[in-house]
Amino acid sequence: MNKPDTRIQKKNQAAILDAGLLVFSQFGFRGSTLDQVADEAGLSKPNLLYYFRSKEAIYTSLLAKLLENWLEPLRELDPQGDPVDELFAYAKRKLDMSQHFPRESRLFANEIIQGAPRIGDVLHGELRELVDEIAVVINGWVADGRIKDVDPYHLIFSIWALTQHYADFDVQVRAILGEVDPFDGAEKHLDAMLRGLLTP
Amino acid sequence: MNKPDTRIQKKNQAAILDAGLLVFSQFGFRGSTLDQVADEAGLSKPNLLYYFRSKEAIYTSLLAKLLENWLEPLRELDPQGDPVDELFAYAKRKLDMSQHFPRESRLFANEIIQGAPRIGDVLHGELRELVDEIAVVINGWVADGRIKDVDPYHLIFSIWALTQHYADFDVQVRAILGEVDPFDGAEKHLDAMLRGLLTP
DNA sequence: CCTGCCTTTGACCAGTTGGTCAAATTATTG
DNA sequence: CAATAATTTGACCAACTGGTCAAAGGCAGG
Repeated sequence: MNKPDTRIQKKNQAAILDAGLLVFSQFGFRGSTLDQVADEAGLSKPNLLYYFRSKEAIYTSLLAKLLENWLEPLRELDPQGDPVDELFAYAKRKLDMSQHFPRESRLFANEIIQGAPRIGDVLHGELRELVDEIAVVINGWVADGRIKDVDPYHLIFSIWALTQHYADFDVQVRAILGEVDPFDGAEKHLDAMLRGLLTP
Repeated sequence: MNKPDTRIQKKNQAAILDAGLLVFSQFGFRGSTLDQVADEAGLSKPNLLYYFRSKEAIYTSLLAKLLENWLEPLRELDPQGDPVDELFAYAKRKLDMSQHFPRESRLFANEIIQGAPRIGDVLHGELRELVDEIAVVINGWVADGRIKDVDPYHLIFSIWALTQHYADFDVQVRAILGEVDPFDGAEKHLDAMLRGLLTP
């Protein structure tokens, strides 16, 4: 029977996770140091380790929290809804996440680029099953002639790619756009791409 | 007057750069160690540093070489050609690079995600200018009614996103596709997306 | 074989890393 | 307010980090 967290525990754990998100999302696990995280959190290093067993514990805690939110938008896709609307709504949800949670997106990107050593099983398990389910739905839409003939897997990949790009490659995007806000034009472009691809 | 590299120099420099590419593309600059690179290259650490001044020198040497090849496909786009063909050909070139040079793609992705500390000036300079030029061309095509009304910048972003995704998120893509080769379906899907978006 | 240069290495160094620990400080509670 | 529990810290450690250096080994041309 675990005692509930005290006010101070909640505050510090949140500060550590927030700092860890910032640091790990920028440098990856191996490129980040506990001192960086501690500084960012406004705590001493030993104090960090009072709340988390190890550097690894902070990181995996972040990853676990992230994966929940990461798969959720896909689960919300409604097989009963209008195909194009549903797929665009899903893309829009992902785009919003890139806009409002870019650090989470980059943390995920770092983990994947580095070979997903800690979440490989999730990719091969939960994620794959979920995508397989959605692929069945999309294939159904194709068979019914409600959308053009597309490969459901590559369709999903393209939605991921198009939306996450704005978070992960934020620096590059802004370097090219200058003062223009990337997310102003992104949604309209995304809508045009999906409608052009899907509308029969 | 620099003496030309000896056979042994060429061999070892190539081995170091190859090893560096592998290691840095996986762990990023800060997450990689000289020992890792040395092991991978089959050399001792002091021997590495006989050929390259520092860890940084290996990394920047890789980045410089990469940037050349990175911008080239965009330069090859022919303003006189058929708009849809030209844009798809460009996308195809990028997709081929993802297939055949995934480590280069991941090295670049790592650098960008981490805020592009070493190539920020290239992004704001050379890259931005080049993209601006192409944007003028694309806007011309739009004005002539040869392609649908699209934002040239987001069009280019989407080509980058769609193609690089297959290299950078390779692990995730393969986890979902299983035995299927990602690049089999990718080209067809990319073609469908661009034609759906661009064909008037 | 010998001379001079290129290459390789083992030993080493100072700074950083993740992590420990006992002691000190600060809440909380009876 | 006293006692107990929770929190914070400074000192410390062993392993690892990027990098140096003098000495040794190898290899060419004469």
